[in-house]
Amino acid sequence: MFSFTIDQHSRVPLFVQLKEQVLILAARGLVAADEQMPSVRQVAADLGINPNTVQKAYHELEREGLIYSVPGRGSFLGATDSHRQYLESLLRKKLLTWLAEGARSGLSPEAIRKLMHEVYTDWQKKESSHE
Amino acid sequence: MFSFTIDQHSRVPLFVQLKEQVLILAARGLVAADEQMPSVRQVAADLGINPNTVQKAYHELEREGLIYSVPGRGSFLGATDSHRQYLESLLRKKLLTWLAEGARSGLSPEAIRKLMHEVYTDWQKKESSHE
Amino acid sequence: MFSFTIDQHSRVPLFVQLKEQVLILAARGLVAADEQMPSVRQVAADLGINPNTVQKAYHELEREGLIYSVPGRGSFLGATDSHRQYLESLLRKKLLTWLAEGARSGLSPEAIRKLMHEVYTDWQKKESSHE
Amino acid sequence: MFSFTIDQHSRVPLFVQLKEQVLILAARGLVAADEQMPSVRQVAADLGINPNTVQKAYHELEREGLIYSVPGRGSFLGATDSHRQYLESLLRKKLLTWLAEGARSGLSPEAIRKLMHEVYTDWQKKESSHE
DNA sequence: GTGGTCTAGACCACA
DNA sequence: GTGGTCTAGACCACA
Repeated sequence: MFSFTIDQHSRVPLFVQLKEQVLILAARGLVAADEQMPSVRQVAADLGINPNTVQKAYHELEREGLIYSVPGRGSFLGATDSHRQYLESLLRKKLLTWLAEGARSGLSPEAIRKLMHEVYTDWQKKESSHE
Repeated sequence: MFSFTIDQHSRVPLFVQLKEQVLILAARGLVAADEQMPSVRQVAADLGINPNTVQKAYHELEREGLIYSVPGRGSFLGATDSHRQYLESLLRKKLLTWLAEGARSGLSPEAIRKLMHEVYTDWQKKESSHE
Repeated sequence: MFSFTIDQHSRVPLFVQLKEQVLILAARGLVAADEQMPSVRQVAADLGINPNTVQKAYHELEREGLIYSVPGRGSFLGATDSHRQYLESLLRKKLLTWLAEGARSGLSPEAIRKLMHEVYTDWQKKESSHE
Repeated sequence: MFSFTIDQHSRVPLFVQLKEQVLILAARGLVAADEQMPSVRQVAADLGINPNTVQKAYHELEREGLIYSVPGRGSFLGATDSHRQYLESLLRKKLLTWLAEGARSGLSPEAIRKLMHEVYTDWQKKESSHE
């Protein structure tokens, strides 16, 4: 089942938030491949946002091969594997950007490794205590 | 000595690029605390951009306590320690955002750790070969 | 409802006047939290000033956490409590500056207290007669 | 004796800082009426600032009747009583501005009185403990 | 010379 | 429609 939530206060564009939601639901296996997605109008009405915004998200997802639409019937989720791969490639790219920024800041690879380790450990501890 | 370079084609706003340059030069210790910065007009002329854009960058840096400017006298670099701390705190925050995104994507902490390790190793190899 | 008035002849920068107006309207409870603010263009048109000037005011208010703006959607008032606190802390700070100046001028704490009392009484009398 | 100190980091214009110093030294009785003031060049050299800045301060003080200059001989301090009065009138004016701001912020006269009392008490306690 | 304010106006992404 | 970025250029106080 698709249930989207968006954060109206966030600076992240609504259409990006929507795309991310689809991606994540699929990657987590919470929705199955070929499952029908809610219509643009449906989503827009549910979230109280502009249909154009939803359409933009769907369009981009389709262009990226993550969903497909059948004229007259609606939009359907693509293979969920592709979502997982797509998300992972996004994550990789973002981490690479982060590494480059660390290096530009004058940190040595070793210092960066240490920083990563430290932040991860702190985060992981917090995460596990949440559960 | 200050020497700024910007990428006019980048999607990163010019004023953000400028801020980053100041931050990095200071964090790397390439400029000293209380050193006078080139004037708004000077930087604008050197880079062929509008003085307002430079002023915006300087203004934000000042607000963040990283430089200080005295009307009629010029702008001066703040304590370089604060720059290093500021940059590191930015890096930490960005990495935390990345970790959260990984978790939202359905990756387990362990999978995230693996991904980090993998991306880092690849990057590090490439970095060392560059030199 | 927001209705701004500015004094073009005042030495106080327009953007500072605007910031103060928002702050005061909010602190007085004349506008509610999360209420949408008039757009940058709207305010600029109403007051006959440049949109950039309005944007500068909004920008600073946002930085100070008193309003928030979402690109493409508009600007919204933050929690009105924070405005009241912010204004009061500003008033406190200014009064402290005044006290320090009085002391630097060679007045004893007692002389300062007397001066405050005197000025306040005169002012208060005038105020009440206005109504 | 005149010994000026200025804060190069302050946003208060240097010439205003200078004027304030003269005023305060005189009001406190640390310099006597008709005492000769150090020359513009002297002050500028001592403080490492531009002579124009010192001249501007002296000019304004003279215009306001607080010092007088004898062509060919130099500048001299005016009656110290006038300095005390001038300073006090400045303080009054500033406090009135503060009161007006408090009122504009929506505080009742009573609330303002309370705020004054509170800030004063805190300040006074701190002051007396300093000694 | 320096930074600070403001105008007029263009172009962008987003809703 | 909205805010965000940027340019070109004027005028100010201050040093």
